[in-house]
Amino acid sequence: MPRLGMEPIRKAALIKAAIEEIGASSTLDVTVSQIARRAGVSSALAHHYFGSKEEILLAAMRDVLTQYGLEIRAALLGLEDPAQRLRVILQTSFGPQNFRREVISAWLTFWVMARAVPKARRLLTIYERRLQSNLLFCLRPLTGARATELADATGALIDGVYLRTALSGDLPDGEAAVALIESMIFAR
Amino acid sequence: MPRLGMEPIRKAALIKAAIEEIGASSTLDVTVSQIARRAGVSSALAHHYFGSKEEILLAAMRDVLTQYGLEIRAALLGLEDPAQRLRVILQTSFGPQNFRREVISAWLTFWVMARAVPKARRLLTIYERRLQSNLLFCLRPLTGARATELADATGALIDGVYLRTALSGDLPDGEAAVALIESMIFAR
DNA sequence: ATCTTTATTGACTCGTCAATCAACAAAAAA
DNA sequence: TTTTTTGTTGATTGACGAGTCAATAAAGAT
Repeated sequence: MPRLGMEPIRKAALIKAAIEEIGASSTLDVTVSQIARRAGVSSALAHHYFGSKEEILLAAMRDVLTQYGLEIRAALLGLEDPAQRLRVILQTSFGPQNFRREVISAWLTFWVMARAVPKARRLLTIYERRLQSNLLFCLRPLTGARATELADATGALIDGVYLRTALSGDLPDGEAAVALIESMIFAR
Repeated sequence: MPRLGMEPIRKAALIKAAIEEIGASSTLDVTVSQIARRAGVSSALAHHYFGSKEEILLAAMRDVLTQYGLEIRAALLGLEDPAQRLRVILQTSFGPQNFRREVISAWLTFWVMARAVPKARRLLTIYERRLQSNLLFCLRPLTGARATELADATGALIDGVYLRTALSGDLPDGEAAVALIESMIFAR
């Protein structure tokens, strides 16, 4: 049955399957076989295209990050007002595309992975820097000197909300998350 | 060499070793043998006293949580002023006893574990509830109606700071963490 | 029509690790 | 002194899982 040009199709399917499998499994130790089965191929094929389990997970990570980056760039396009931009950043971060059970679980996996795998750490660092820079850009006009600290704290708060959602059984509520964070930034 | 009354000594040593090993290992998958070796005993003995790896980790978790609970209870004793109590909660959470590399790594392990192991989840839930209740008690007089939301957010922020510290290579700075969180709570 | 490239998998290797067991040592109880 | 209880380990079992490989098949190239 081998049609040609399968590689990108299989890779995409495997990445999707990896994220789904991470979301479905309660443990973080998903196996290549599970991922492959979900993608409808053999585990040997997964190794054939990605070389290793680590690379599959990294590819999944890149996919999540890229998706998020594209979405936020598009949403931010043309917006000038800092408060509006901030809201957009939060709404994207907790929007239906990113604040889904599978993706949230994937984040937990990535965090753990980043401790041991330099490539993963690097990806995460890039993402964190970009977020920090985006936040700073919004917060500087709004909060002046405290902006740096606030941007740091906001980043940590976002991670914290993701983490808690990953642990709690109930389904993610993006709107509540955004409200929570905004209420903390704009205290009183 | 068998002196009697070894059980509590061995258990304590194994718990200590487990936490240290989690802190020392970059991956979260520490093995029973590693823990046992660090405690100076065979892996068979670890199984003998704890029954399973899971129980070792749970015992370590209980230890961390108990330690934290005792410390915070002692620090809070007699303090009435809400702002002061809040500061004490934060200073304990990020104090030298709890905000150490090993303990922070242990938290990451516990979070991951709590997704799969009901006993771990239950422990974590108890801890979260207690923290939430403590925070609420301080924040109600300070912030009125927004207290509930703020307590939630503060909990998430604490977790987020722990998480980020677990990922970043550099050594934990408790004072900075407290300052960050207080500055966010008492925004102006 | 043959050769090469791409797609695909079942079977296998190899390592790791949790858990068990049989055995040994010494203290305490009988 | 024998027996039981407590402490302890080396060796083993059994499972699982990442990664490899040889083999098969079809598409395209020569």
